[in-house]
Amino acid sequence: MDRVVNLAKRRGLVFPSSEIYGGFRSTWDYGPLGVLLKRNVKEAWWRSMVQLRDDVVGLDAAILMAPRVWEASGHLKTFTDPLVDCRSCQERFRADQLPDSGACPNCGAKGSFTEARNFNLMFKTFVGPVEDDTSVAYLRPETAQGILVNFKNVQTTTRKKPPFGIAQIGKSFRNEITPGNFVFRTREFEQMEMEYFVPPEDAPHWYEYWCQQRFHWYQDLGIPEEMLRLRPHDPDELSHYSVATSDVEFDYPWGWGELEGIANRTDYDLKQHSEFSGEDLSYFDQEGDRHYVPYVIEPAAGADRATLAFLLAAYHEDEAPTADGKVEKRTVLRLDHRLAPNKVAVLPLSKNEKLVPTAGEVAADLRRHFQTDVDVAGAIGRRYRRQDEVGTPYCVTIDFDTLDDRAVTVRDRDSMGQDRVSLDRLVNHLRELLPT
RNA sequence: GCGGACGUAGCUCAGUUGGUAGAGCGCAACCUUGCCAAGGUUGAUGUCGCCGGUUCGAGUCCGGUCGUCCGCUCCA
Repeated sequence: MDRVVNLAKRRGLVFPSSEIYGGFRSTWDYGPLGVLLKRNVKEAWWRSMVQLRDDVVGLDAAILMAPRVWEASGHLKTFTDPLVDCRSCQERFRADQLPDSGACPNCGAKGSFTEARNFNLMFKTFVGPVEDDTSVAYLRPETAQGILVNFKNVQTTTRKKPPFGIAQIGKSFRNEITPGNFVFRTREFEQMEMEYFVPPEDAPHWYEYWCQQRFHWYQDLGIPEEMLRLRPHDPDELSHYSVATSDVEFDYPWGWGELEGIANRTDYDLKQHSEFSGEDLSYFDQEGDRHYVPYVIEPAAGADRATLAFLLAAYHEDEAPTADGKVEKRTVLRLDHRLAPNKVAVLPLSKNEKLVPTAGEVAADLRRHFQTDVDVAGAIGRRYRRQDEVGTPYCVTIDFDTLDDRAVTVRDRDSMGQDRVSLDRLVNHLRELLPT
């Protein structure tokens, strides 16, 4: 973990936010390489969930929503836990879980609790110039509600019939009491959520389907099976809206932790929104000649957590030969090619007045197709290692022969093998090596 | 929010009983080499996390604050 965090800082993947002011707790900024990596994670998700399916469409809903949404969804109530502190031992407890005797579960002292205080996990703000009770609004604690309140809009405009889904990627905010573990738990984070609307009787089937689908998505993008598990929630873990939830968990350095939750949210949300808004949110099933409120199966993933997991799984230290025949340690990110920040780096063999401009021309050509880096300074071996360290799958090396034969060396990150490829064929050659 | 540890160059760290900051790696330029961290020469970078106090003098002592990590508490 330390090495990955160190690499992230050193190579500009992730920086502490507001660093020149001493930082700001729980906030991180993605640097030049980090933003490419995270975008690739989100694009891979979108491709798998929206582009490649005819039963899912996309949405981008606002972060600020009518406050009544959060009353209807139950978040205003259940996101608020009354907590008390023990004056004797300073421990904190939920007020509704204290023993009747009034004794502190930790130190045994009696009657030493502070007044119960409410801790709301939703960020509150004010809309408009006046800060009063009527102008209170909340930053959304999940993107799901933006989808759920648009169920009717999307269904009628796309003419989709259940089973169908609405997918969204966007920021959510939770005032977590204890953030930590790098970007694993932060108060501002990005979710990749999809709400899949199904006939009630089919909900168990689709719940199982999405659990499997989502588990395999991480595998397909390079996380080894032994670092993943699917863990069903115990009944007392379930959230207020769910009858069944499973987490896709990753074996983080500090233990198993959540990547994504797949929940059967039943018809809870749509019914709540029907009741609070007065809109009928049922669906008319023409073939079955019946109205029903769809059940919702929700795979909800964290983009930051996924990015961290892919980084951790990709981090390797192996060995590479040196010029004098010895073997040295090398750091390499074995990222799936679809996730790698840069797809290709163009490297002139040396900082030569003919090689450097040629490298520039080749890079300009490649950039139209792939995210391309150029590095001209220093020994070629060192530049290969620098690219390995940030997971660039291929290096294109311009040497003195290139000037005559119009061919370049394509060097592979994982095998360190080399191919000679004509410049005319280079784009197509790389296209074959770099699937979307 | 509570308890503990920590915060010095981009990174990892050293800084002796308070006397105006160092190393390795990295980075930049040039030479050499010319396909896997090579060598040489030269060079840049720190208000020692921030604010305040004690002192003739603070990286070093004291207080506060911000941040990181660990353990609690919490995590729809």
